[in-house]
Amino acid sequence: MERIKKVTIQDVARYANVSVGTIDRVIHNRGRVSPEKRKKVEEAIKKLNFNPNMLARTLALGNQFTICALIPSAPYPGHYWTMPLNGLEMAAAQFKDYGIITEYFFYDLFDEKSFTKQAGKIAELEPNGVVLAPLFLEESKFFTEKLRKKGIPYIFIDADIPGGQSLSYIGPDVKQSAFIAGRLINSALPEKADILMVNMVKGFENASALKRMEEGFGNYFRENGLEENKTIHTLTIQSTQKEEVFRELTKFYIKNPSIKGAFVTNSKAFLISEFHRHHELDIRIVGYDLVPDNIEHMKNGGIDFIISQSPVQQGKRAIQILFDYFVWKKEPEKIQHVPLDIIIRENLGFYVNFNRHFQNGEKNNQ
Amino acid sequence: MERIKKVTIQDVARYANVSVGTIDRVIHNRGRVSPEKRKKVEEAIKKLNFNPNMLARTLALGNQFTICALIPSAPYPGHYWTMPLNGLEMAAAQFKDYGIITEYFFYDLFDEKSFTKQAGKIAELEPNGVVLAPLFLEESKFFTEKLRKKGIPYIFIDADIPGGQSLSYIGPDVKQSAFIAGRLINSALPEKADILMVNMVKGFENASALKRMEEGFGNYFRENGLEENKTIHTLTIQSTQKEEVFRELTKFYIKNPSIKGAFVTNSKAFLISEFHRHHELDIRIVGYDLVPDNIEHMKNGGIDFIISQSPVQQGKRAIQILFDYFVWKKEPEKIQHVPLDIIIRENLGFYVNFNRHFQNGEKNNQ
DNA sequence: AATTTTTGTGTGTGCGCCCACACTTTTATT
DNA sequence: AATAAAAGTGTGGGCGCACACACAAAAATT
Repeated sequence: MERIKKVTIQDVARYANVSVGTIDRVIHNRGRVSPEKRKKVEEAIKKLNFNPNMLARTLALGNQFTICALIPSAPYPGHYWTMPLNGLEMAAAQFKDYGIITEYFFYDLFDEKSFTKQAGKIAELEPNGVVLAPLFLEESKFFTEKLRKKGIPYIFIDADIPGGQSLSYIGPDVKQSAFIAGRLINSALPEKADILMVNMVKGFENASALKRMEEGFGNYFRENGLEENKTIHTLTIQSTQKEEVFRELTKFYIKNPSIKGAFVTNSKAFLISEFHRHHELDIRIVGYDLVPDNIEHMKNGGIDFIISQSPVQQGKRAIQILFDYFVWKKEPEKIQHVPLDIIIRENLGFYVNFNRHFQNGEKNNQ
Repeated sequence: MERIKKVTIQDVARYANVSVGTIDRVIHNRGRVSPEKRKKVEEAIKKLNFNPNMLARTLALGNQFTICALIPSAPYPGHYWTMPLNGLEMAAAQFKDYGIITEYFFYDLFDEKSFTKQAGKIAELEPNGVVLAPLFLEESKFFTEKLRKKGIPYIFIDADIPGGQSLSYIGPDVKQSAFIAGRLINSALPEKADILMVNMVKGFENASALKRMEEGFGNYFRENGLEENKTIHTLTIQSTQKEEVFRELTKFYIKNPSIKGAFVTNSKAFLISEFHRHHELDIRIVGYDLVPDNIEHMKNGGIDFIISQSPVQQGKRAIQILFDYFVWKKEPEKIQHVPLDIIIRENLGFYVNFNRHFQNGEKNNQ
C-alpha cells in the first residue's frame, strides 16, 4: 500500500508561511504570536488535519512520570493479588516508553505496620502518582492525607474509601456484587432454605465494605419478596486459617443444620467448600475471585458461582488513568466500577485461558 | 522523585568502548563486528540492562503498517457491530503513533456481493494486514486465498473458519457458548420443560456455527442426564424481519404450547421477547449480545440471560495482535477465545457503564 | 609484493517535536 | 527624540535510534 505522508509541523509551517517555532507557540499557546499569524496557523492546522506525533513529543520532552503502586504481596503464586499486579505490570510495560516509571511496594495483607512502612517509603520518594489498595482504613487515610498535602494524585483499586478524595476508584461495586451473589445463590436453592453469609477477617480491614455487602445481599431477598422463605445468617470468623475456620464452621453448622447455601465474602470460598466436602454437606456456595483453589473447587462442584471483579483489568486501568492524566491531562471519572463476571463451571475455562493469553500478549514489550 | 537516567545506546557504547554504530550492528545482528567487541557489547547491554526505546526506534524507522478491517456495517447506532468497530478504533488510536494506519471497510450484513466488493478493494490496496469478520463462508474463503497468495496475514474476528489459515481467530467458542446457554436456561426452568432453540438466518452465513451451537446446547442436557425431562425443539426462520419472525413463531407456538424456555442463537432475542410479551407468554429467554434492544428487554424482564462475547475486546485484540506481529515480530496464538460474559439483570448496569467509560478512556488520543 | 576483496568501525544525518536563544520590530517610558 | 521594554519571529540543538557512508585494517587474490 502506498505510503501515507504524515503531516508534520513542518508541513503546517510551510502551508502557513511561518516557521515551526510559531506553530509550536500556537499549539501550546504560549503567546508571542500575532493574531494574524495565529489565525493562519490555526487554519493550516485544521486544513491539513495536523495532529502532533506523540512519540516525537514524548521523546523531545523526555519528561518522566513515576508511579508507585502499593498493594498486598501475594503469599503464593496464583494468589488473588498476583492478578492486579499483573495488570499493573502489563500497563507499565505498555507505557514505559512514554516515560512512565512504575515501582511496586508490597505490604503484608495482615500487617498494618507493613502498610505504613511501605507507604512511608512512597511518601519519601514523592512520585507523580500513586495506585493503592486501601485495605487498612485508618492507615490509608493517614497516607492519602499526606499525599494530598504534597499534591500527589492517588487512585484506589479493589477497595474504595468513600470521600477519600482519590483521583479515581477502580474496583467492584461491593454492594451490587453482593446483590448479585444473592441472585445467584438463590437460583441454586429450593423454595425454602437457610443461607449463610461468611466473613473471614483479620482486624478491621474492610468493615464498611462488609456492611455494604450485607446490605446488598439482603436487598436481593427483600426486593424479591423472598424474606419469608430465605433466612440469612451471618458468621464472622476472625481468621483465615483453616483450623480456626473449620472450628468456627463446625460450631455454627451444628447449631444451624438447615443451611443450604453459603455466600463467602472474600476469596476463600474454597475453604468453606473443603469443609463441606469433608463433612459431606450438600451446600451451594457463591464466592469471589478466580484464584487457583477456587477454580479447583469449582471444577469439583464444591463451589457453584464465582464472582470475579476483573482484577487484571483493575491494575491495567489504574495505570492507564494516570497515564492519561499525566500525558493527555485528562480528568478521569471518579468512580469506575469494573465488570463483575459471573463464573460457573461452564465458562470457567475461558476466563482462565483468556487471561493467560492476554498476559502473555502484552508483557515482554521491553 | 529523582530522575532516572534511561540507559541509551550511547551509554552502552561508552561502557563497551565502541561506537554506537557497533552497538546497532550487534542489536540487529547484521554482522560486521568482531567477536571480541560483540561479546563486550553484549555484556554491556546486559550489565546496564539496556533496552531500546521503541518510540525513538519507531520515529527513526518511520515505517508504516496499514491494516484493513472488513466488518459488517451497523445499520443503526448501538447495533452489535458498532462494538467491534469501537474496539478497532480504540486500538487504532492507541497505535497510531507507531505507524499503524487502520482503514475500515463495511459490508452489508445481508449482501454477499457487498462483501466481495469491499474485499476486492482491500486486495487491491495490498495492506500489511487484514482483520475480517468472515460471515460469508465462500466469499471469505475466496478472499483469504487471495490474501494468502499476496502474503498478507489476516485475522478472523467474531466467527471462525476452521482451517482457514488465519494468523489468529479472536472470538467466542460458539459450541461452548451454547453449552452455557443450556446451563443458564435450564437453571430458570422447572424440572420438566420444553425448550426452543431459535435460529434466524438469511442465506448460508454461518451454517457450521449453527451446527456447533446445536451440538453444544444439546450436550449440556445430555451430559447432565436431563434428556428425559427437557425436550429441545429447533426452529429455523429464514429472516430477521419482525413480521416474518412473528408469523413463524405463531405457527410454531400453536403447535408446541409446552415451550417454557427459548435459546436465541443471534442477537435478536428482543424480537422473541417482544413476541412473548405481546402474547403474554411466560417463557424464559437466553440470547446473545448486549445490544440496546436486548438491554431494554432484559430490564423489563423479557430476557433472562444474555451471553456477551466481548465484542469491543475482539476489535481491540485484533489490532493489538497485528501490532505485536508487525512491530515486535511476535507470533500470536492461533485461537484466542474471548470471555463469555453472563449478563443478568443484576450485573447488566456494570457492563453497559464500564464499556462506556472504557471507550471514552482510550479514544480521543489523536 | 601489489592488488583486490572482505571485514570491522566510526561519523553524520534525519525521524518529528520542544525549547532556549538570538534577533528584529513594535510599543511604552522617560 | 532617545532609550527601554515588550512583542513577534526564526534558527539550531537535542531527545534515542537506524542506517548510509567513509574509511581503516585484515584477509584473500593475483
